[in-house]
Amino acid sequence: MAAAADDRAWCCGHHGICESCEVRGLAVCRVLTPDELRRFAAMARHVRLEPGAILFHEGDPATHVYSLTHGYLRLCKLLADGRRQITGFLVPGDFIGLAFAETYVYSAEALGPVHLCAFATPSFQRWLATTPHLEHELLGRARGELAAAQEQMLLLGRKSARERVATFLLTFARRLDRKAGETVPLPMTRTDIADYLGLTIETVSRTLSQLKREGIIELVGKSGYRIHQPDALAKAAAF
Amino acid sequence: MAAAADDRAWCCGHHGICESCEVRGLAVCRVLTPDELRRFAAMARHVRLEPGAILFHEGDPATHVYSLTHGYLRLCKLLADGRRQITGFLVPGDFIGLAFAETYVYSAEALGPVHLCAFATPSFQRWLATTPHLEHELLGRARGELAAAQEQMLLLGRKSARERVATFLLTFARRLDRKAGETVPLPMTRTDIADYLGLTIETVSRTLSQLKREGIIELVGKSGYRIHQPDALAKAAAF
DNA sequence: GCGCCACATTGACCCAGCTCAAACTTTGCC
DNA sequence: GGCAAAGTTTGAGCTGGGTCAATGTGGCGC
Repeated sequence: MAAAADDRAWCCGHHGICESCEVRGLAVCRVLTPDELRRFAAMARHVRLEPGAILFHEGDPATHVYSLTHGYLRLCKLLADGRRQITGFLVPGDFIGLAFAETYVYSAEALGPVHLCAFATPSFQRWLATTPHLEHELLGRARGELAAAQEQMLLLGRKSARERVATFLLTFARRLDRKAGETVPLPMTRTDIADYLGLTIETVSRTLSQLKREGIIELVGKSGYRIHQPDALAKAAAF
Repeated sequence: MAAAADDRAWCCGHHGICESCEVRGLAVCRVLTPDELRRFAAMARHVRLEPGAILFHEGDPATHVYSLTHGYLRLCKLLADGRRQITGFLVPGDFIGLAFAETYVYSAEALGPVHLCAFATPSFQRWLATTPHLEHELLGRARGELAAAQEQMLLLGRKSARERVATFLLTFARRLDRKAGETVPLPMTRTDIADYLGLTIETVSRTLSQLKREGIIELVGKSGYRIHQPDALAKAAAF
């Protein structure tokens, strides 16, 4: 694991107090009792990533699971010739470790500055075996991710380029709990969006321009947008 | 739920003995102790489906979870205009109930004659809360399904038609534990395969014909195939 | 064992989205 | 604040896989 191997990647101190955590009540640890949380925190190592840093590579032995406390990650799968599919974007509060056991099934890369709590797989597993309500929480999250994966398969298998982009804009805004008219951050590049939607960067760009021209959305710089006509966007998304 | 509402759909008797179950050691109940299994069996209702029968519809309240003991199911998502994405095929031993909570997120339809064990959601949830090793088993299965879903996203987002068909043939054979040269059943139609791979029926047919012409596979009637050149097929699949 | 019907195959043509290319815009660094 | 460098937009033409159409075929009921 690139970042964990580097001591400077470990955060020392001021993020070590769960009570003041940015994602308290959002992350998996929300189900722990104060006593459990204390012991849980003792097990965690705090990690920071620079923008673009790689947390782990697809195929590497899965030494850690993580809880994302700040920033955004992309999860990537690669084919031998370089074609890339992004299988998901992670937002603060998300848990990383539901989809793999022995080896990572995707790479995880920071979209900007990132903070995480890292747990060594063996001790996490041991802890999990004695904490059924945490396992229950993880199963609930796995359920949600599986349902989202089914939705993404529908998008990738059957939706047009316009429908894909519209679906993405709506879903991402909802994920970050932004209402219509509010600015939604877009921490990923057009290339990332393209690799997430199974399109090319040119098609994503053209489609965004089209939705803007129609007054359905507004682009805020290159890394943000506002939804002006949620109904029109939902119609374009073919939900 | 169409089938459960019909009394004749319930199987009476000779499949009610878990000890003689076709998928003993394959289904989720493999982790139960003999005593637990007895109480578990008392909770189960046995269901049979005719070919083509619908077990449940996308969007309906999720009244039951199931364990598939015989036959094959397809899981379908539909868009308003009729476009269909099959998000998975289920084989004996598979559990149905990992991806949804309140409402079904896909429809489940029988590809041929099907037998299942059905569990009412509330009593299953209650039982689950007192059986942590079953929850552990379910989390493990969810892990596997999530990893498979990521793989399918890569296929749908980035693979060519030939790569998709080759991947499907290899993966399905492996799933049924068939070695090269052995006949693999193909219980689904070309339309089902197309809707699973995000292609049209014509493209699936053309691609199968091409792989046959190249001597990589052999088609056994319309509902089976044999892999003659596993290496060539793996190469075509772009793994 | 014949005929029907659903499913599958094959062919000809077309178009949504890809590729290639060039211009534009933002961001960060000296 | 000026200038690269990286990322984005826009345009022009191409192509893989879709659409539409016709023919082939296996399985089942009578």
